[in-house]
Amino acid sequence: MLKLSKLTDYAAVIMAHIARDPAKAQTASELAQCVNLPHPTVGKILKMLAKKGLLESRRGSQGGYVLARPASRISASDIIAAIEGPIGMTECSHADGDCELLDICGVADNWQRVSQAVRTLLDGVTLAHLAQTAPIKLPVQMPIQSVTLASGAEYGKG
Amino acid sequence: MLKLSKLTDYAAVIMAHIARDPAKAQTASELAQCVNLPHPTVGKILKMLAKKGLLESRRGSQGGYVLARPASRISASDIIAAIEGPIGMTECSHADGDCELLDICGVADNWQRVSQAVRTLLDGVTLAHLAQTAPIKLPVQMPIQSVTLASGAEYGKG
DNA sequence: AGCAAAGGGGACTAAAATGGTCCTATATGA
DNA sequence: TCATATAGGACCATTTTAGTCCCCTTTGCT
Repeated sequence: MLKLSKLTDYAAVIMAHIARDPAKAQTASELAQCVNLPHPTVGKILKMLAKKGLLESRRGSQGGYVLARPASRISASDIIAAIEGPIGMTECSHADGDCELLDICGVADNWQRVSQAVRTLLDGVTLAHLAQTAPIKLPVQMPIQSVTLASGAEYGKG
Repeated sequence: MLKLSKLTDYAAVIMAHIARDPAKAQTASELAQCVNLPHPTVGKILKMLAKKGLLESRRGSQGGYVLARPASRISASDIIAAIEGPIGMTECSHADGDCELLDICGVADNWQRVSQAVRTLLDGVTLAHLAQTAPIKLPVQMPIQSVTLASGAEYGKG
């Protein structure tokens, strides 16, 4: 289903929550309550986000989490990558493939391009967009449709 | 990692293989050999693809599978949806959400738009594209980047 | 100084999704 | 009528994911 994991989903919600009150350092407990999720789980997610440099943490009493940079400079792909690792549609989308099928499969290259396009799309969506209540507008239908038809031969036409 | 499942990955490879010789009905065994995967697995995938109307099957001797329509009219999202179900980034991306967090989460709407954009992107990639050996070109970076900035307020800027 | 409130890190368990196999039934052509 | 295919579904093993818990360190307050 090309779905985000639940944790990633939660992460987005949590980040959005923090982004809506960026001045205040918020604790794991507070956030857990606001978002209605168990404290340990929220804590785990916050740790991951902090480790990847999306949040800054303050320890000790009066501590909590703050955005490490403005919401407009944190992208959806940042958040996804923080929880799930690098974004790629297939196994061979990133690393130098240890995929034994590479010779046979014949689609690897093209999947990589598609992955790149998805990544770029997600780079363009910021936390600021996600956090705003008004729906964001992504009128990308036309440009993409036309653009993907760029290259040569078509098989099995007609 | 926003990854396709292995089965979906295989499905793409298999479909591409069929698309490269569209006239001939190919059996599960043949394809399994070509693609170097176990027969039962390939069989399972072919069944799924046929059930969703992407392939047509002929039973009995001399049987096998053929594309149900030209490769240029089968999209990447068709293939993905056939194996994994509807494409959506989050649980609530498609159905009328039974997500209890909907009130709290505040990002559902926006994720749905992002999902839609990804879906559109994948609609634009055809099996014909995937099957061709030459890499497809997806110069979508610019249009998307600029377009996602469409709407109003930005949080936490500066 | 000491205490309480926070996060850091990692081990562990339970549950769910995934991948893969197998069996029986049905259709088809020689 | 037999060999060759797919159709459909039950089944199991493995991996991934989600969630919990424990002990440690840091920090502010009294």
